Amino acid sequence: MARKTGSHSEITGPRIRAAAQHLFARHGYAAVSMRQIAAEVGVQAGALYLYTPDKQSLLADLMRDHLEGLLEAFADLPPASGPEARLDQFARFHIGYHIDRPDAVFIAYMELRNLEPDNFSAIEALRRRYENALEAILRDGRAAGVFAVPDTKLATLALIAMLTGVTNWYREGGRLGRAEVEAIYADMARNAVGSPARVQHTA
Amino acid sequence: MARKTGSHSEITGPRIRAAAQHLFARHGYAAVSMRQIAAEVGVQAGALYLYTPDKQSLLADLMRDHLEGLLEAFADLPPASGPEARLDQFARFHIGYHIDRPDAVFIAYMELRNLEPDNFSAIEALRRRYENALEAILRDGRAAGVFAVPDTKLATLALIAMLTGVTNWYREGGRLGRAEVEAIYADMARNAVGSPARVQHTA
DNA sequence: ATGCTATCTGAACGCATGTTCAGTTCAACC
DNA sequence: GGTTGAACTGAACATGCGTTCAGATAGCAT
Repeated sequence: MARKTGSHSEITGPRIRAAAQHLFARHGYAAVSMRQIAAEVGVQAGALYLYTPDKQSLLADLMRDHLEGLLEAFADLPPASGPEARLDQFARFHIGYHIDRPDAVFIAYMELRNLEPDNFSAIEALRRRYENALEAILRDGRAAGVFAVPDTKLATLALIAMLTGVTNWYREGGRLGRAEVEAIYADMARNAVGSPARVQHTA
Repeated sequence: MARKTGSHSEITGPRIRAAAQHLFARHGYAAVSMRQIAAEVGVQAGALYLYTPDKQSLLADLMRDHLEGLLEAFADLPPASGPEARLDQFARFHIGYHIDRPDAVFIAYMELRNLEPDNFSAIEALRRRYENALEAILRDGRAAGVFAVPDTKLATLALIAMLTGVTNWYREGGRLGRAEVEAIYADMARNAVGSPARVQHTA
């Protein structure tokens, strides 16, 4: 058999990426075989090579797509004025975007070591662009005297680590709702970078 | 050949664990073969099985040793009085302990998915004990009115994620010294959980 | 009905894997 | 200096890996 009704490149391609993302996140890139991915899609292993040149590209493409999507969504945010509003917007956006994509996030942070050098550089550059966006906010806030951060680079990495950690525990329909989680993390981020006006939306 | 001068179980055993820790952290559990570990130790693959029943136990033992060492070192801290002092102590301890063991930390957080169910439960229980220690501090602080945290569980995980993130970037001899890094993170942690007295040791 | 072509199968390739074990080697003891 | 036994080798095992490719299949156009 081959080519069931309506079966197409446009169907199988995305299903392969989805299966790979799911399995890579669950078991790790190195622990997942092409045959397992193929089985999840309902296809033989050989068929995967019509959609990806090799396993490594499958991983690199997932990571690049995730980070490019992240940067694009961030760029599409409405402009906010003032470092405090911009930080609040960043924190809420980060939580909201990551909460919906735990698999992609996990892969993008954990499988870097399985990328070949060229792919690694490309992915790292994307991540750095995102980090730089936050660092710019912190620098502006420090210059304006509304944030007290001894080191903007350290604070950037600390905040991103704190916010991204939400994917380790948040589950849809759990004890805390999405909006609550966004608000609490945004407040913690605001408070962490310090000084003047202490904010407390949530009680 | 076999048994070079003074070569013993007491030498080879630790060297195997060290090699495994190093390689697992660098490439991931699933991507590292027993032959690679053996080669790093300077031994044939079969010899590893004099020191570990299998690859899985090698991983589980590394993770358990790390978490037990963490809990033990934490328990050995001098008693601190008051939630604010206890949080400061926790944050500085966490940074200090993790900064010296990036490989073990990375494995303990990343390779959970490669543990068989029994090992997973045991390791998870250890991690939870450590998290509970921090959460107790936050609860006491909230009760005393010195911390403002809407949800102590969320705040616990957020702080631990923020602090643990130090292992992703800190390198000995880098731009920032150990004491500086500890102080900055401790301040960020203190500020993140909020309200009354805003602390600012570092400038 | 016939041919075309995108889609997929199924077998094969060389190689690596975790693990076992009979046999070798050498420091230590009598 | 002969014996013992812990420490290790080296080959073998079944199995699985990523990848290739000739051939089968089936939807579409004619």
